[in-house]
Amino acid sequence: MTSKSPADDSLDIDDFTTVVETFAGIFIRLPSVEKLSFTTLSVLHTLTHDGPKRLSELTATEQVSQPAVTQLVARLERDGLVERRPDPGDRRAVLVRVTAAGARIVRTRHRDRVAQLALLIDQLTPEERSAVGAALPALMRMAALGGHS
Amino acid sequence: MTSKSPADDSLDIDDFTTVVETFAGIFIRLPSVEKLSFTTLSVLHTLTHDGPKRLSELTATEQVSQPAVTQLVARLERDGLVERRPDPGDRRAVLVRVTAAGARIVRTRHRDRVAQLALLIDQLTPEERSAVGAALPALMRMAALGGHS
DNA sequence: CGGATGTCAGTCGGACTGATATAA
DNA sequence: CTTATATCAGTCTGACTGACATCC
Repeated sequence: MTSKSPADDSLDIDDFTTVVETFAGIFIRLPSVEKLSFTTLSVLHTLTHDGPKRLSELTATEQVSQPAVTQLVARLERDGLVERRPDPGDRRAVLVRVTAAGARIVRTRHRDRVAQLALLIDQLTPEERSAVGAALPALMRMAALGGHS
Repeated sequence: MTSKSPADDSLDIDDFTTVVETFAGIFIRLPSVEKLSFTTLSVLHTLTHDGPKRLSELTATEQVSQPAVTQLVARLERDGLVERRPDPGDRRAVLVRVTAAGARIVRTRHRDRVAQLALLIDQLTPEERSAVGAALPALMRMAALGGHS
């Protein structure tokens, strides 16, 4: 029925996907103290990890319309979480970058998630922990392959 | 600085968290053909995996207000994705359950995610794949520990 | 001029707070 | 009477489409 990949005997992709879905759900349910919308937080995250970007690039990566990005960035700028600068090489474009305050929010949320996952990892056996540790380099490579798409 | 867990030598929780964040981001950026809001999809997912629930339970798990859940479920019912039934044991309450159409949407989205992750997994070496496969039971147990919280 | 980038204007879905009805 | 569950009413944030100015 579901035997379509040569990796079936070593890795059940369906189960793996379910695991990631569950973890993502746990992250989403973490209450964010700052009352920032989901898309807003995603933009801050993207800018923190990928560096400064044009509005049009954000439109592509965040799956929202151009006017929505304009509004969203205006809000972030008003709150001091990002800066807007003209692109020296293209006077149509605007480069958006996170400020220290914006980066701090991303960092805080990351720390909350680390704490949440640490709670779960602490309940694993040493063997389970080392199994996850052994898989981590492969997982990081997967993330790198899919992240900058 | 960051040495606080006995698992530090076998598993870097910070890196692990970053990986999960990246995967979650990939999932979120997958375009959903149906124009359903993020919260709406989350409710369908929850009902599919946890079975029928009261509105008040959804209020707790989905981090939205009671009136918002009422509206959201009314929309889902109008679109034929959930059913509302009176709770036989408590005449104040309403039990919400997914319909076949609702379950199909959740299943389709899951399949899209499986396909997306399969693309990444196919680029791993056999050794990396088996490392992830070896960690999967532990990851599933973590998900089970955190999922029904 | 045609294509890309960003903004302005108007509209609307979907969330919130506060108040209300019904049943435990 | 108090608490839990759900809904109604009104408001507001944040998204969209369409039109537009500016620069490559």
